[in-house]
Amino acid sequence: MHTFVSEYLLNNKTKVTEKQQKILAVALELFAKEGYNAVPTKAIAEQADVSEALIFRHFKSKQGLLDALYQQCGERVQFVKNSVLEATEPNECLRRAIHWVFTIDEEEYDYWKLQYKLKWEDSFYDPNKMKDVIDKVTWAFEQLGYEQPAFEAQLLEKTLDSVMISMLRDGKQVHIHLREFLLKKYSL
Amino acid sequence: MHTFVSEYLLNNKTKVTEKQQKILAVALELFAKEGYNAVPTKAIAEQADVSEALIFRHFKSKQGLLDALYQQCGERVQFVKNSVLEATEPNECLRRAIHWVFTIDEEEYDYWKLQYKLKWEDSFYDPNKMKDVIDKVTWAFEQLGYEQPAFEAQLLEKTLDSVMISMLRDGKQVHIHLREFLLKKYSL
Amino acid sequence: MHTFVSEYLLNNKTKVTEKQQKILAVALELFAKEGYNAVPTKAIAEQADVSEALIFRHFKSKQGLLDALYQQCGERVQFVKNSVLEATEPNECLRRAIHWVFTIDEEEYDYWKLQYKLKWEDSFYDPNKMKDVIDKVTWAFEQLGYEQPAFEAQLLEKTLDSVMISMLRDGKQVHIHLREFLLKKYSL
Amino acid sequence: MHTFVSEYLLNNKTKVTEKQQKILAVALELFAKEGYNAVPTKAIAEQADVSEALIFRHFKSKQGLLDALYQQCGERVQFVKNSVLEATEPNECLRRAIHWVFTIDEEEYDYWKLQYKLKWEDSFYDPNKMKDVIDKVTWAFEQLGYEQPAFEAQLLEKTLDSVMISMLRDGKQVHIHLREFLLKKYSL
DNA sequence: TATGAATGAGTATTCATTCAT
DNA sequence: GATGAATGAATACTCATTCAT
Repeated sequence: MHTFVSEYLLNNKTKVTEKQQKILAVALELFAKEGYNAVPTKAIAEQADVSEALIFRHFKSKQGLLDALYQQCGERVQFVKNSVLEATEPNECLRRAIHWVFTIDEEEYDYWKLQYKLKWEDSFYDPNKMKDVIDKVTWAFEQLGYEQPAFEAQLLEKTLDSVMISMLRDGKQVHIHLREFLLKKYSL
Repeated sequence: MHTFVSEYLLNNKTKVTEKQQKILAVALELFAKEGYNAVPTKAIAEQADVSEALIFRHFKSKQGLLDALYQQCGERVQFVKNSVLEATEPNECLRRAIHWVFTIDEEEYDYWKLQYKLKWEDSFYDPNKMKDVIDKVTWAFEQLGYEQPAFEAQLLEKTLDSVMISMLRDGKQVHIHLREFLLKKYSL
Repeated sequence: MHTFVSEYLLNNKTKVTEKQQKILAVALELFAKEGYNAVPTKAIAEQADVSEALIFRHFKSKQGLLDALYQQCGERVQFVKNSVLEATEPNECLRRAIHWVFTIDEEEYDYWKLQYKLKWEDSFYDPNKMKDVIDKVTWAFEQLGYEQPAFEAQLLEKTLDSVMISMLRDGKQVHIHLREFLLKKYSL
Repeated sequence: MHTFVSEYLLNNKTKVTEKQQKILAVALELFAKEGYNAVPTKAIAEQADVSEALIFRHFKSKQGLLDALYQQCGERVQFVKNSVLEATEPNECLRRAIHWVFTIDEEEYDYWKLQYKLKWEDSFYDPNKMKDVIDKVTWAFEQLGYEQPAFEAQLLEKTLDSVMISMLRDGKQVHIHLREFLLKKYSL
């Protein structure tokens, strides 16, 4: 399904060949696993079964490839954020905020791993990326009568972020039970 | 102070020269900022004002330099963990767990940045690193009559981890107020 | 006008499309400015607004493109040489030899630049290229009673060659006054 | 002897190793013969029997290697120019100007070939490079009562330049006889 | 005719590392 | 302990060229 989203977005601009897709897929996997700097373009080419030159033809540079990938990451983030932002009821808002972390398909983990790794690079880090979501969650806590809704929202966001990281590192199973605990904690 | 700790440990084995210290300091700074793979040994040598060869004389390889640094990181982690582990009273235990995140000197941030970045590398990641601390905090929650002490401990650890990451990325000031909120939340 | 000459010659063999002309024009400009080796076919294609493949369709190889250009250069040289060779009167012969350097249209300079640059490549250099002209000029000097007509001819040819180079490099204006001086020197 | 000059100048700044010299020598030869762009650094390394990396260690980049060579070319030019500039007597001045072209050692030809080839690159071309010499020669013609000394000087310089080019291309022998002719022409 | 996709062989340059001194 | 010289193995990227359409 997520493939559909990316393809759709890319198709608006240029035709996307099969090999181009393959390069993106392999690069995502390798960047997520080993890190951008640790992956030679040659390795990507080999694993994608294309010539190294093709990477540069399609993405201009190795950085260009990363950027393309990062853009796709952005689509996923937006998708998740929208779910929370579109909630009309405070409890539903919190529920959605908590849920998404646990519902992400393990097939999509590479996208999120890359995203989280890239957070440490200044050029990709945006401290206000989640501001709209935090604002929305603050509103939810406010509606529900919490004393310090802004802090509650901040804390929830950080907690979920950390849970997300753990799940990406240790696998979904290990932390899935935290969902019930969290929901109960916030009486959802 | 932390410099003293490292020197002490290293002194057990070999005499630590000034240049060796300089290499470690520069490498820490660069690895923390740019990432291990993005920093050439040449850059370290230049900034430390030593010959490139000296790095290899002292640390065998670039990896050896990272290992030495990682060991120093470990000392810091142990220092922090001990503070929690040695608490004899449950409230004190939680208080210490929460406090440490906010009391780390900004001068030490590079050590922690490196640590957190390295968490994404399989060869450095140890899912059970904080097990003893989590166990202790579980005990504290248990003593205090929390219903699901293990989950509470897990959650607190993750929350604090995430706060730590935010502070490393955005600076101490931005998140310092969360401390009071957390302490109040846990009635400390 | 010169365009007409080339077109005529090429037309004998194949139909010359507009794009083919564009490729030649752009290649000439770039080769003249940057040198054959410094110009990628991609740059030619882009500036000529055609696909890279088209260059190879029309000219077989990059070298083929250069050859085509060099042939056009040859036409220009022949045109100039003929003017001298066809002179029937010694003074007229010398006058024509001197004149041509100063009458070349600046629009044609790229052809001559390429020519002169290529002189340094062994595969294009022909030491006897101007032999017939030098012989004719030798004849002219002989007729006019010069003591060492062969040397005079050689010298004049070299002098004019050098003036040509200077004009190609510094522009026509800077050296145009040398014409009168030369004509006077040879009492023409 | 010229080697001595270069070594002397370079020694003032840094120690010049044997391999560094070898690289310069081979690069000069290849650049002069094939042209800068046509010579891969790998070819230089192989022929100089050093690792490719060493070229970059010593000269930063391929361009840096060319620059170093061009500087050495400059030394030679200065040497020649000085001979003319230091003449105190007009006839001697002209004699020296004419002589130098014919006295250059064929071993040095590569330096001059490179120089002349580089004249076609905008970044190396300086239209006023010979201004001081032309001024001096103008003075000489003036002293000798020539009517248009500035033009005479310009023309002589261009003629000699062209003779130089011919000698570089066809060999010394072919044009050596022009010396006597020129000397006689100017009654020297 | 004309092009976009694709590639093998380069191409300058970098990098971690070794060695003689 | 410390360094400058030197290098083999990458490394990102380019280039001329081919091919299917």
